[in-house]
Amino acid sequence: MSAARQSPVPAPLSKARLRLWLRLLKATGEVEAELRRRLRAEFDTTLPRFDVMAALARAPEGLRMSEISERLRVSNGNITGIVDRLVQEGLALRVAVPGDRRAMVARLTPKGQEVFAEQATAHEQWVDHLLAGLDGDDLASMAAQLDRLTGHIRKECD
Amino acid sequence: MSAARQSPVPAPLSKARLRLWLRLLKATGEVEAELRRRLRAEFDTTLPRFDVMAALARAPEGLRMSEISERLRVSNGNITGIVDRLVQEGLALRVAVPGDRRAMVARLTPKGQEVFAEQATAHEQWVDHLLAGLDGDDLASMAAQLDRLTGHIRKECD
DNA sequence: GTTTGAAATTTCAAGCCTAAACTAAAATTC
DNA sequence: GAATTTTAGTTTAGGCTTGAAATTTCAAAC
Repeated sequence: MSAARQSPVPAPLSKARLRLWLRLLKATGEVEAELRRRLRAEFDTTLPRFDVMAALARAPEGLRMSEISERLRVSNGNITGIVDRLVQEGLALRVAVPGDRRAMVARLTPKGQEVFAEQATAHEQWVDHLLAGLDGDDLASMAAQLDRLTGHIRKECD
Repeated sequence: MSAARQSPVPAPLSKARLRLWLRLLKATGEVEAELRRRLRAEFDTTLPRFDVMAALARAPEGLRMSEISERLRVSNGNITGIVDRLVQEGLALRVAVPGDRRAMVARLTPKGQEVFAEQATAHEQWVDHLLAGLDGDDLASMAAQLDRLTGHIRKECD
């Protein structure tokens, strides 16, 4: 009738990991939701569009469709649609690739560059304010932990 | 021409916060993507369906549509569709609420409970393995940091 | 009791997302 | 150089997501 354990403890770490995962999901989701809200409210755009424009902004020569989908880790067909809409709004262009008639390069228009520059500035500030609860030490230790996490996952999932 | 600063440094913290945000997004996204993959591969289901079933599993009496959408923080119309599909698969039921002819309660069927129990066990193990890169100290410090983060956000966004 | 306003849910339009099928154009192999 | 395979991209079907409109019912005020 004592409190002695009958079997090796099944690692409460497992429960702690699940709880941390839920917290991680919650925190990330809240920040992301707020960023989406503001992108919508301030610039009438979306996070996926912003992400594609961010990728294009770093590549003045433009990026092939497949390069965009690799960098953003989303499917190929997805990019087709998002670039369609950017083109339709005059923010991006599709350019044929000289040597390869299968390939297309997407590139920001001057208007697209201008619009993105504004959005990027605001975005950086928003993130700064939203994460203001974390000081320098937090940032450093969390960065290390997240690196451990992603490092482990890469092993876990081959 | 010296390296003297002309103005108060614009806080490199802001850049560090942006970089941390990207890391957070990446780590969370990778874990989430892997969980989705496995839910699909092992149980032919999706994360949203799993989340709804998890909410219902904690409420044997069932939950009103609006209660589900509040707990999961997704829109009302969204839940309609997900519950539709759960019902169609025989995992959940819609029950009329006696006192209020507007309201509906969703509840797991016995089959739904059974199916979910299996999924939940696997899910907990998956998370444990995916987060195995974090030890007890990591979990504790990260939990505290994430709480600071969400605490601050709640103030930031009213 | 009727009107008015609020609440619970569904429906709808639009966008995001994926996996799989499809098309067209290389690149390789024989 | 013709056949095969690979690669780039789009299309399609199905599901998730939201915000806004529409429905039905309830509650409150009158």
